[in-house]
Amino acid sequence: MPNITLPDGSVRSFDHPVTILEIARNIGAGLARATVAGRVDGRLVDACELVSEDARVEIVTPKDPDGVDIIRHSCAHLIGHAVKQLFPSAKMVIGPVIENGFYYDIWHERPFTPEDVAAIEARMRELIAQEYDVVKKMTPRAEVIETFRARGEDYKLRLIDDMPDEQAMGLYHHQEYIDMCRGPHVPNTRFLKAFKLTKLAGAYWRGDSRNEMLQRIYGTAWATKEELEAHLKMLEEAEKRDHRKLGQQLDLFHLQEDAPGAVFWHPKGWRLFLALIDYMRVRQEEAGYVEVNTPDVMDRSLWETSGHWQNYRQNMFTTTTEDERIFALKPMNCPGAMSMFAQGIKSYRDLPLRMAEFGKVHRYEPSGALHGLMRVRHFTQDDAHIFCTPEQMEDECKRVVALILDIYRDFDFHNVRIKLSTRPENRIGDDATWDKLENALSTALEHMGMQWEVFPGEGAFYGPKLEFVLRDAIGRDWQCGTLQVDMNLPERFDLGYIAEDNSRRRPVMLHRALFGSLERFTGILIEHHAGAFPMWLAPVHAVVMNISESQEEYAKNVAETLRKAGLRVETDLRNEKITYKIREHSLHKLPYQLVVGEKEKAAGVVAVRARGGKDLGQMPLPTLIECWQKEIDSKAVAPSAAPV
RNA sequence: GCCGCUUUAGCUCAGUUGGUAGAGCAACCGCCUUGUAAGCGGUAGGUCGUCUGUUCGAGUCAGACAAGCGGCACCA
Repeated sequence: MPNITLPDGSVRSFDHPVTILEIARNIGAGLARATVAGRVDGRLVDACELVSEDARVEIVTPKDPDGVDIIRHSCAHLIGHAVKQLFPSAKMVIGPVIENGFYYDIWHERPFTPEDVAAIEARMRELIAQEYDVVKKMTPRAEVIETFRARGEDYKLRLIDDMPDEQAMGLYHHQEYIDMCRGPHVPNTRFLKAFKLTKLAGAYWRGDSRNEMLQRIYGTAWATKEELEAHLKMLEEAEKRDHRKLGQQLDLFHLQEDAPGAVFWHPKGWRLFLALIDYMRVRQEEAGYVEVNTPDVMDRSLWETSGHWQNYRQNMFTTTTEDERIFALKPMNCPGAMSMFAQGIKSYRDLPLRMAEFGKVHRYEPSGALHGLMRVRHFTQDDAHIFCTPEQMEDECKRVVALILDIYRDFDFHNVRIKLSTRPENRIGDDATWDKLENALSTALEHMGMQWEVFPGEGAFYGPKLEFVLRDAIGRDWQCGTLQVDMNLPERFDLGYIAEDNSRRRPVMLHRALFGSLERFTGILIEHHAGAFPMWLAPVHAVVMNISESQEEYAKNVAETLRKAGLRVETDLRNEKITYKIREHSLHKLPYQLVVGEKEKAAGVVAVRARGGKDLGQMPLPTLIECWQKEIDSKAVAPSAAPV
């Protein structure tokens, strides 16, 4: 008979097998009422699970992170219950838990409408209000199959086919509705009150675009209504920092129908873009890179050599000349870099050769993939190709990883997800080489003391890769930096260098981008700062505003002095009240606003107002300049006037 | 590319059961000469995403296309 050890170390003995719920009741009625599930020797189980042997048991309540996930999972089942009542012909597919919520994939003869979803949500609330018990029954395989066959749940049957080893499944009975799940689930629908259906979308069966499309209903659920409200509020706030919205409000860029997936950079947005390039140029030069530039449009034969014509054709923009010669806009910079290396004879003394290029690439991305600045068809990579000897490879990987993380720190990104994608099934090169390449990447990470996730089989056919992932305002992840090892292109372009022993050797080639796409990185930056850029990035540092007409000349002189000191300063001499001007520039999130009235003019100073409304009082210009230059330098290099 | 939704003035949005369009802000012109987040008045601005159809008549109904939005798939 079981002795139950509780988290506080106390032991309770029972003379019969007990359920989690009974154990909770034994501890206290309040706890019993809050019991969502249990943890037996660390394993999550349903509240109805019978414990018949000695075990460590924890009671899982909605306060437990696992408890919230169970609530979310049960909300998915509840979608099923409501959908089958409203749309009996629907076939339920799969309803997992995701970050902050859940979804359910459903087959239905016609797509659901937003009204359908509203009806489903309303029905879910009615079912929750009934506070019915959810009953779990472990059911033999044959009976499960019979149950779903009788109910016409074809997809459930297909899922069962995928589990040949399972002899019994957990069936959860929600009144007349039955769902299959490993669980655990809540014992009663009263736990599900803080939920909301959020999105309706299409999704392919088994995630394969060759398969039929199902209806996917997304929802979010929390332990309490307060947490739900807080989450919805957070989403609302996040929407305000959407880079597409801010791009328009701050006059940074626009997109238009004539050029889908292409950016029209306005002066302020371009200033920001250039600030990134200026910064990267300095960092790369310090890191021993040289910068080059290669053509945008090149003959088909080059793309045949690189393999793009065979493998990437459908994503390439092409053009044909009068004499029927076919050219392609470069979708990647690598072939240009290969051609660059192939020029002349390279010696081992030239290696490692770190060759950077701010290359604009053009890819015909599927229309549905386009997304503001994050996913475009024409974008600029801070690309570089590092040619080195096999012996140098590991060290070069370390240098790249160190550089990339250091750069992200300058931009105030500290939570960077790192993915290591390893050898795919279809690949070139022998396993020993792959071992070496994958090792070089993971060793580099280990050396930096980094955490990373391995994605087996997701590498490119020519080599493994590291991906550095940043998160946007509403929690979507975007790959930015990348480091890849390429065994393919040096071979295809027959690259070689003369080694110390006078033999011709094949160089190893690393492909890396730190920002990844300048467009995407700018988008991430806009959201990260909610448009309130730090001084070193701000397109405009400050605006000089006069109170009335008689300070117009003085204001102009102030602006001129500041500009000569290298500051990005504008004037606002409009015949408007100072409050009006302040409001406007505050909405534009300028770091500083300078007010000059009669007093300032007489004293030869300016009144400084910092972003957020803080009044810094009157300052003479030399003091202000020194202050600002310090602020600009504190984060990164001073911007240069270098063109792209 | 696939599923769903959306598209009205520079911006944010109204527009009832089909009867050829409205507001606020911005712009422009005046007045005001202004002290730290919207001073007052006036003027101008739209073939209602594009095309085709139904109708005596279409912003409103139908179809096609395009772009955008939310997902999915894709993302060397």
